Amino acid sequence: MQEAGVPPAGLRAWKKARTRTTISDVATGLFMRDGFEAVTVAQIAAAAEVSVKTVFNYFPSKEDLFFDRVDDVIGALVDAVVERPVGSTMLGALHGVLADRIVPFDAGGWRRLRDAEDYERFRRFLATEEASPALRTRRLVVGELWTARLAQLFAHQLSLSNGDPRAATLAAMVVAAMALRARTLSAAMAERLSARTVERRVRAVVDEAFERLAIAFADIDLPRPPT
Amino acid sequence: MQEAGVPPAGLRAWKKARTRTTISDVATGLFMRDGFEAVTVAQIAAAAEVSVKTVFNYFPSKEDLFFDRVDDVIGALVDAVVERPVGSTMLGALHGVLADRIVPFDAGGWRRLRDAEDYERFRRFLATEEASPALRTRRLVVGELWTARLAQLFAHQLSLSNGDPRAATLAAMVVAAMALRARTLSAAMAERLSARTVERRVRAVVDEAFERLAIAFADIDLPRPPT
DNA sequence: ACGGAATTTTGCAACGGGTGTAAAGTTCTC
DNA sequence: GAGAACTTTACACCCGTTGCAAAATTCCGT
Repeated sequence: MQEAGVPPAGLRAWKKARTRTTISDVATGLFMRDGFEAVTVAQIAAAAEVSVKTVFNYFPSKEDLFFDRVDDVIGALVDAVVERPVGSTMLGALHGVLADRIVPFDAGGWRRLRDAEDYERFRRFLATEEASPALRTRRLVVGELWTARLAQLFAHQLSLSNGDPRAATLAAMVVAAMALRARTLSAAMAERLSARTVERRVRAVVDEAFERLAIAFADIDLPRPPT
Repeated sequence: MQEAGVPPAGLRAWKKARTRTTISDVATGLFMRDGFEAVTVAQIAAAAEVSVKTVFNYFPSKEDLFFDRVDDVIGALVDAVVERPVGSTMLGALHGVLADRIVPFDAGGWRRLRDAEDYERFRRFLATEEASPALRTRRLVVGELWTARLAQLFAHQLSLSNGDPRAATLAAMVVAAMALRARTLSAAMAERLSARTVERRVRAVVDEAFERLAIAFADIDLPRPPT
């Protein structure tokens, strides 16, 4: 839910933004309650008091209604790499974020599980995703985008040419680790394990993957030198 | 194309098999000629002289018509691991297959590019795939299945429990390497580079990825001991 | 405040993938 | 040859998605 805010200067722009978030919120609510496939776009449109066509004006596909907020989450990872302190590696920076902070959140970023309500909300989100083939597939596509983004980032940070196989390989394997992490997290929360246990399991798999990556890429992912 | 064969004992079974391959062949032909999205299932059914419902009786989705033959290709990789000679590692066995043999083929297995015609046929296949979002997405799903299969294989070969994070991590990263390899291959053939150049580029990226994996997993992927 | 330009929303019709059902046709088994 | 078992088919329908053109709304210059 975004705050409403008053309609200042641009009424048009303000209405557009409001319509967009309304549709997204309504859709997410219905998805979490009834499941992704069980909700039709027509229902969403009706609940948002809007025509079906308008829904598709804002969101290219039904899946985008679900993943709307999750898309730019990679930004926090990129930031962690770019702003890593002197003496730490890129993989170390990623390792830190993914081991500590469990859940990506709306504003783009990662945080820990807060309380029981937070836990439950996120669990339902993951359960909805897991229950839907279409959404699981969509997550894979997002992974592809992230791979490309990270490959570019790594190439730049390592002063390599843009399609360098080393940067591409590193990116592919980091995303593979993240996907594995996501599966582990989803499975652990589906079992309703305690937040501490969930965090422990996620940390275990993240540690496993990133320690191996650190070894494999020790020759190119050097600690950031002092400025 | 499968050989026709005479209708021996089971007429029913024989007809089923023939209908299936007919539909698949007709569909693949149309896809390669006009593109995946441009062909409707109704057209395929008409061309195969069959009802639309029958197409869906044999193939759960339109995408399956394209990837029908590619599904069991992982079998050859599994075999390479299982039958690796004494003294070689699992990663070494996979490395060998993926670096030498370029293209997976119908019977399940991998081979080198043969001649110009072979090249062209495979290039068109990849181009068709690359041109279709639905098919690219489907390839990701296939990757997921392969990841699960390899994780199980690795766990078994290493005498680890079935969900061991090490086996899962290794599988995820091997599949990531294969996906990267596939992208490289597809790009190289789209440029119509010579077969030798294509092979060289594929080999370069495979070498890069598998050498790093060998380092990262040296502690668990030990050379097979003499019997 | 007014009128036209730009933009957004909408209804409508249509297409294509996919499914359920029940009838009709084919093959198998005895 | 008869009846069981299985396949194919036509038909009707649902849903996501798109194109089109009209209607509603906001913007902007005067």
